[in-house]
Amino acid sequence: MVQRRADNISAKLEELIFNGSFADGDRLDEVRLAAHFGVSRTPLREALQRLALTGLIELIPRRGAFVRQPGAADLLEMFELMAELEASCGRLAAARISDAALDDLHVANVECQAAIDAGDVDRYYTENEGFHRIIYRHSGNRFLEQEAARLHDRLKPFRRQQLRLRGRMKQSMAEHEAIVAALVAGEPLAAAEALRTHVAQQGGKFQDLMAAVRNAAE
Amino acid sequence: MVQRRADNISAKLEELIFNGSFADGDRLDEVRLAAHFGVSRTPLREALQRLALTGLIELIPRRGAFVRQPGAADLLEMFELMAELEASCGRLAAARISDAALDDLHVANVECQAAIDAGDVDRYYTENEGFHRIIYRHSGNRFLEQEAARLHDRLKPFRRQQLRLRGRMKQSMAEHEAIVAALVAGEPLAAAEALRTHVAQQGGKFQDLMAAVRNAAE
DNA sequence: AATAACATTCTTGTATACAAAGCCCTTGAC
DNA sequence: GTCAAGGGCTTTGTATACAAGAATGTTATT
Repeated sequence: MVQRRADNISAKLEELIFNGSFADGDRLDEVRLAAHFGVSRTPLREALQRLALTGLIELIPRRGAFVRQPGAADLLEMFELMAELEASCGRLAAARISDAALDDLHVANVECQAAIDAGDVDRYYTENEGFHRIIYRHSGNRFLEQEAARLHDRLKPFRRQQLRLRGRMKQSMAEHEAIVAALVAGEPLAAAEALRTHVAQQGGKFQDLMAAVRNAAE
Repeated sequence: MVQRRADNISAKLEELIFNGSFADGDRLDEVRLAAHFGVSRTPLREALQRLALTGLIELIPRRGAFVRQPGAADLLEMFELMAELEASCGRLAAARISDAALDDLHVANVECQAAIDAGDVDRYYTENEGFHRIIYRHSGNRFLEQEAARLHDRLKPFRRQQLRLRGRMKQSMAEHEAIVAALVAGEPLAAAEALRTHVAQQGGKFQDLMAAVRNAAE
């Protein structure tokens, strides 16, 4: 059942780029990478095409593929867009979310609190991600959900670093409570604002963000 | 200087799909298309990879590429997302737009009015697109600008049909005035709301939208 | 006559071969 | 000594060849 190697390759390459295995501007050698993955250049090139479209790499004709790590300005803009998308999710979800999903949010928050008590950053990160994905899902708009999830993934390494900052987990937790409260009340504006500020927190502090960039690059 | 045929091909294929040259579910035969464009399967496949990522076609392993024309529910969701993105653009632009750009918006509106007076739908469409792109640009967020422009392009054929509806151009025009007023006043909430309702108008009327779908498919 | 199994054919996925454009190093001229 | 031009070397872009899975049609059996 060996099929669609390009899928695996693009996923693995994406992971490598996210991990900071490549620095900004690094050229991706097709033959070297093909050898590394044990395939020919054909599926590898197809994978590169896809990564280029998501902006992870830049494909310069006759020159090659160059990785594009986001700089400070890029990250600020990406977090700002993330805040807008999540605000939209909240706005729409306020009118559309089901009681069952609200319960799920509550459960996710309890898990988050447990992770904080245990001082487990990774676990908090996972639960936090689940919390947000529930809201994306219940925006009732699959395109919005998809865009939000994609950007969320893209910002993953930087967000993770942010959580390690002193007191951030606890503050994040309090914001979660406010978000759920707005959704339970069914107030679109309040939900949008709560989510916007929650996400904006992560991209807002320039100094912290820069530290996260450096750490993510290792 | 013949290079990157995949670029041209994906652009042309995209145009063909937008034009409604293919029905939903049609399979894109690689060899036939390759022959049609006068290239081999290799660059054509790279083009297909890219179209698959934007959702225009679905790539089923070992089965082929199938065009995915948006259905009624898809269009409603896409217009809703468009409304959210434009609202975000307006919200951010309210604080960031320059006086020069506000002048440009005013000029665009004058042109729109001229197009209405002349009864020229195509011209109105072009000027209207310019109007919106100015706002995308002055959101001050290139990622948001890019997303908005991309979705705008995707919805182009459906939006165009909408303009032919009775009185829509005039109403659209009035909404433009309200948008500019909010931006001039520098009121983020008002600008966001004005843009949201303006765009939502286009996707809001289910019956009209369905007619647009049929017409766009020709 | 209907159905299932098999074979043929068609199509996709991958590898390899070839062509052309860019890069780098050498060499020559000033 | 420096700079420019030219050639080879590398690498990308494309075509073609090959392998394997899916679709289809045929035949045999019940």
